[in-house]
Amino acid sequence: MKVFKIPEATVMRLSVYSRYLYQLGREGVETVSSGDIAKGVGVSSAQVRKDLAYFGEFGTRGVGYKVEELYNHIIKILGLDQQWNVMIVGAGKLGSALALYQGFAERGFNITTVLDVDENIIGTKLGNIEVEPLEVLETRVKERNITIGVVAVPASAAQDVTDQLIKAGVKAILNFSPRVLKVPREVVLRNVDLSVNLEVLSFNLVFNS
Amino acid sequence: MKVFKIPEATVMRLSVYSRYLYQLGREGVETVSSGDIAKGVGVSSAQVRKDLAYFGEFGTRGVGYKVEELYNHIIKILGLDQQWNVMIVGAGKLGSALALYQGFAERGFNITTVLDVDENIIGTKLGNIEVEPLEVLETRVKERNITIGVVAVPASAAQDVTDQLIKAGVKAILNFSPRVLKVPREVVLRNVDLSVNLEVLSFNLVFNS
DNA sequence: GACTGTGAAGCCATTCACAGCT
DNA sequence: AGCTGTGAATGGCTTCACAGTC
Repeated sequence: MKVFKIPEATVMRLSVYSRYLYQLGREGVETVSSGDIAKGVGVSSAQVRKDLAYFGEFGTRGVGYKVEELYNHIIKILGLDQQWNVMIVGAGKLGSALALYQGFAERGFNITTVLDVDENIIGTKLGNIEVEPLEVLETRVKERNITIGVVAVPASAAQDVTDQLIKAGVKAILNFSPRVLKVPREVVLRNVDLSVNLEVLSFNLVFNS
Repeated sequence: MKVFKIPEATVMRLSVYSRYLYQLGREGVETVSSGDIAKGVGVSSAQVRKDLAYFGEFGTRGVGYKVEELYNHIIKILGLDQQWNVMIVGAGKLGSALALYQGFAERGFNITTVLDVDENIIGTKLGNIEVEPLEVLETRVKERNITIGVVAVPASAAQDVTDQLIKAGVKAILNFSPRVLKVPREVVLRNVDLSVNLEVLSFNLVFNS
């Protein structure tokens, strides 16, 4: 039951703070001020404090924040104190890169399953995961308790795959296809459109000159 | 010389509109209203009109927009009416996926060069691009007239690679490493942090329940 | 009648500035 | 003295609503 609405930008920054705090922790730093964090990640110190204030009072006035303690708080806020089981649909270039990407496992995302329709890809191994046919989608979601589905298929197949994921019981979808997906309100959806990023660069190159 | 500041969100949406218009064009649709676009991409019709209004009056009252004409306008606004030469630094999982990704070439991004430091990767082929050693960075940027650099190396190497790219004359950087990069003001920088996206999902899964 | 273009209003996020604590 | 936590002020994006045009 959500009481306050948290800005999405705040959540994204928390994720960034957590990585910076992790790094500080490894360097043996014990205490950090909002100003230090701000400098490290490129935002204002007031922003850091406001972001944290949504979730409680974690610091000590006159001193700052204890690195490890704040890190643990943020990890908990982000839901990274638990494992999430993930299925990737689409084992093309992008899907397989995501499946092999180390960064996810480090943060508690457990990629358990990778599916594809292509006969030539099915049966091949990505790390220690064998690519399986799309037909097992529902079975695997259920038996492997998968909550997050990653859509890495061509635009034309994206909505169909999404519908299947939702029907199977997935609670959240990360969409890498350049297609606007329709999902029920209770399913969490995020879109990552790689082309958009390059195009914003291109725009700025032209516009700021 | 920029006169009005354009919201970044507007630029991102323009990129999305352009793909939707392209699709409409292929389906043979000739005219489209702001309401149609809005429905197709999941925003409000006023938003569509406001976004377009930053750049001129492209529509006809009572009628709407001509699909092809509007598409061409947006392509020009985004700077996609020209070719951009791109270098990818880092040919690991992510770097090679990006190098092989078809979506970029379709939009005028010409990936000319891929570099890495790993002896085992140098010399291998990604499509028809051969991975070259980091040492040729500056030479290639200059001789191939590269304006956009993609940073797909581990966090620890990211700032160093960035500095080299900028020194060589790159004008824009797309950063996939989870590290905040320092660049001079005149260099355009965008960050794509894949973990952040999964973590926002995770947050919402925990928070909305 | 339909739809664009746009000033005005509304809303949300960021920044400011300071009281309060250590 | 230093730094957090936070109400108030600011700034910026989105939505509203309607005049203008076809």
